[in-house]
Parts: sequence; structure tokens; C-alpha cells
Amino acid sequence: MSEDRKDIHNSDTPELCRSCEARHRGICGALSPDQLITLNRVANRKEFAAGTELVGDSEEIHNYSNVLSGVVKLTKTMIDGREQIVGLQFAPDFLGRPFHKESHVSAEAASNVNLCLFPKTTIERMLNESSNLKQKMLEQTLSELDEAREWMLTLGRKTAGEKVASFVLMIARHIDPEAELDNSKPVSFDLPLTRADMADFLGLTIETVSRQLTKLRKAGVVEIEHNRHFSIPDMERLDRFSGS
Amino acid sequence: MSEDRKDIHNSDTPELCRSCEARHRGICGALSPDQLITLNRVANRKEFAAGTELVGDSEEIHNYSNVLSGVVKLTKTMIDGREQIVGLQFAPDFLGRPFHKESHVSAEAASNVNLCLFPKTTIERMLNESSNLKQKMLEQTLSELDEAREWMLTLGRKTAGEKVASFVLMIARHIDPEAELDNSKPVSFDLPLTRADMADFLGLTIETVSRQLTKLRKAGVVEIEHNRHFSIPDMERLDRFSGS
DNA sequence: CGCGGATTTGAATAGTATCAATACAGGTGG
DNA sequence: CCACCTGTATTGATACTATTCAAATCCGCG
Repeated sequence: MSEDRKDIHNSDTPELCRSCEARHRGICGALSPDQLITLNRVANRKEFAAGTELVGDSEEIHNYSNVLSGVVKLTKTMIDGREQIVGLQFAPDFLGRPFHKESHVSAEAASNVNLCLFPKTTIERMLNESSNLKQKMLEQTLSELDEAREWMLTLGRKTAGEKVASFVLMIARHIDPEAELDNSKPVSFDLPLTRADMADFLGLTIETVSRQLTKLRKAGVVEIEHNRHFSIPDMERLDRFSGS
Repeated sequence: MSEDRKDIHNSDTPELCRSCEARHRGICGALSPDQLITLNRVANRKEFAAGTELVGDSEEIHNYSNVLSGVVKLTKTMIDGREQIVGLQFAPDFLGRPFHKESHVSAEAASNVNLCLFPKTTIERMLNESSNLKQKMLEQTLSELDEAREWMLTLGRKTAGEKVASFVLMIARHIDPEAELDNSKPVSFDLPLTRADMADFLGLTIETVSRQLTKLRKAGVVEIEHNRHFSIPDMERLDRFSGS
């Protein structure tokens, strides 16, 4: 409406935010134009190479961030080195654990990742000001909890074959959200994770993951090229391998 | 201060709430006296016997509630009947999944349980009014997420023995929060769950759970009487069996 | 073309599950 | 009060799934 007029306190959305996915679907969608401008002033976009440790376990956190592209894995590690991935964050997820000094997971770039970093204090102040932001944060946290519980079922009760099928299914649906609804549509994508990551996510060894993938391949449920490129001709068929 | 005077809109906390644990540590602690009165008018205390299904999977929810005593288990079930417990709620936890029509877990009373039930709509209205309540809800959800992730590590990477030890440790610490800090103090308690529940929580069979418990017993780490009563002379020792 | 990391494949082993039998506790009725 | 019954838990023998260790293959890249 009044796009050519702006007063001192209430100007347009910052340049950088306009084309940002997080502006709409992410937490920034819950911010007022004023807040967006404030946040933008202290925000810092940065790229991280695959494998970079973003936040160490029990490390004090100074920044929160939004995932703009790529995949971040949240992992837990036992003293003897056993590792479990406990969460995967895609764009436009918010990355960070409000109200705690230190994280009890470590965050690592699974693929090359672009983040938009914010000082912890700014976000926390805005959380107190803005009920909308708190709402958005609550919604994201609730759906992360839903996902975590879904994976608890997978980890605790599914066979290796069902685990791998469930994983491929989850990634496929994340990359092509339409496939969630239309099961007949074929989907193909580049897997942003290594076999070792898959194993760490599923509580298996890389050998077992590999064996189960060949089974799926031989059954014609997935096609795999160059190790990373997956094609799924029939999602419903894959679904039947996941134990649902 | 002005405890002998009250105006029309702002009276004292309701009788029933005064001695209620949820009033302090639970979500009710985030409500204004006014809100507490309103909520109390529509609240409904009720006891449920162990084994009662409180909310079925994919069932529409009309009530939220606070757990006043006992333990509620949240479970997920596969079509073929395999079951996984994905959460345990103790007093004064809030029970329910805001912003979703239907639950994707089912809730069952693991022990005899006392709940304080509220109409869904009342809570949702208060969530919009009260930033404090939203805050409290966010905090509970975040710590449930932390717990879920801790269990993902347990489910995915620990051995049967470590799983059982971790479980006993978790229950002990839940029942005696002081033990969290003082590892030297012996703890004893009545387990509010059956062996079958333990198995469903840990992704094991009851036979494996039983075998691992006897191992712990023979190692002198726990003493078990009448199947349900557990004593742990040395929490630190138990901790060493949990894989940390 | 050849190197190094990632992935697949193979054979032997270990850890849980499964199936079956037994023990135990609490409650009921003779 | 005891014998019985039922549901819960323990113990034992065997089968099977996934892990472990080892080797071969594939892939990207200099």
C-alpha cells in the first residue's frame, strides 16, 4: 500500500530479507518490520563447508541462526565415541536452544550450509517483546518434538530395512513437500548426507545401511546413481517398505 | 500485602489450586490470579486407573490436562502392533498438543493417575492472552525435546544393558530430584511401570529387560524386591553402567 | 592413470529376539 | 487357611538380525 512513504520508525523490510525463505516460513515471519530491521542490522550471513562444527557439545552459545540452505545435523556423542544424530535442520529452521547457557547437542554442517547468524541477546530480547515470535518458536519446537518421537519409534522398533526405507522417505518428502500429498508422483533428489550420516541417524552401521540400500535397489524401489542421487518412481511402494 | 482486601476482578487463588503442585512448578504457575480463577471454574479433577486409555492415536482432542500424580505414557504403535513409548509424563507436566486437532501419539495411564482436565478452548484462549503461559509451554516443550533426544541416543546406540541402566537411572532421578546432584545418596522407589512398559520404552523385549535387570542385581548395583521396589545404594555406580 | 576416501560386498561372530517352560505374587473361593 | 488361578516376571535353548573385521570396488580428482 504505502510503499513509497516511510517514517522514521517504520520502514520497509530490509533488502536482504526480501528474498529470504526464513522471512516467510521461518521465524522472521513472526517479526514486525521494526524488529526485522533491528535484527537485520546485527545479523550476519555466512557460509560453512560440509563437516564444519557449528556448535560443540556443552559449548557456550553466543549465536542463534536461521538455516538458509543446506542441512545441519544435531548429534550426541558418548564418551567412547558412539554417535547418534538426534535432529536434522533444513531451511528455514531456527538453530539454537533458547533459555539454556549451553547446548547438549553438537551441531555440524552435513552439507555446505548458509546460515544467518544473530546475537543470542537480540533474539532473547525479541522473544520477550514479541508474543508472535514466541508463538512461532513454540510451533517449531512442537514439530521438532513430533519428529523426534517419530524417530524414537523408528529407532526402537523398526528393522534395519524399515529404518533405511523410512529415512529415504523422510528425506524425499522434505525435499519435495508436494510428494507428501501426492503419492503417485515420482521424486528424485541428491542426498545431502553420507552413508555414515545415515547410519548415525538410524542407529546402524554403514555396512548395514549399504546392504539395505542394495536390497531396495534390487527390489526396484529406489534407483541410485553416483551414490548420492536417488530416484523414487513410486513413493507409495517405498512407503510399504517403511513399516509405516 | 493486601491479603484481607480483594476487589471484584482480582480475588485470591482458588482453594483447590493452593496445594496443587502444578500451581507452582506446572503451567498454572504462569497464570494470573484472574486466569487461575477462570480456569478453575471449568477445570475438572479426575482419577484414572492404570491401563486406562486417555487419548487414542489420531483421536480428536477436547481436553488438555495437568498430571497431578502418577505417570502417563505416550506411545506410538505400528499397524502390526509393535509399540514404542515416546514420552513419560509425571506431575506436574502438561498433557496435550496445542495447535493440532488430533494427537499422533496415544496417552495411557501407566499407573493410577490423577489429572486436572481443562477444555481445549479455554487453554488456547489463555495461550493467546498470556505471554507468560506461552513462555512456560515453550519451556516444557523444549525440555521434552531435550529428553526425547537423550532417548534417541539411548535407543540408537546403547546396548541392552546400558539401556536398562539408563532407564533405572532416569526414573530414580525423576522420583528423587536431589539425587541428580548428590550422587552419593542412596535412592529407593517403587517403579511405576511394568517390565512390558520398560521394554516398550527401551525398544527391547521383556525377556531382555528381565535378563539385564538380573545382571544389575547380581552385580549389586540395584536391589529389587517384589518386582517393583528398587533400591540403588550407589547412584554413581549405576551411572557407570549406563554408558553415560 | 593412479591415488584416497567412500561405498559395497563377503564371511564369521555377537547380541537380541523368539519360543517354551518355570517361578512368583496377589487375589478368589472353597 | 489353603489350594487354585491369573497375570507378571524370570530363566533356558535356539534362531536370526545386525555387527565386526576384511577385502574388493567405485568415484572424484590431481
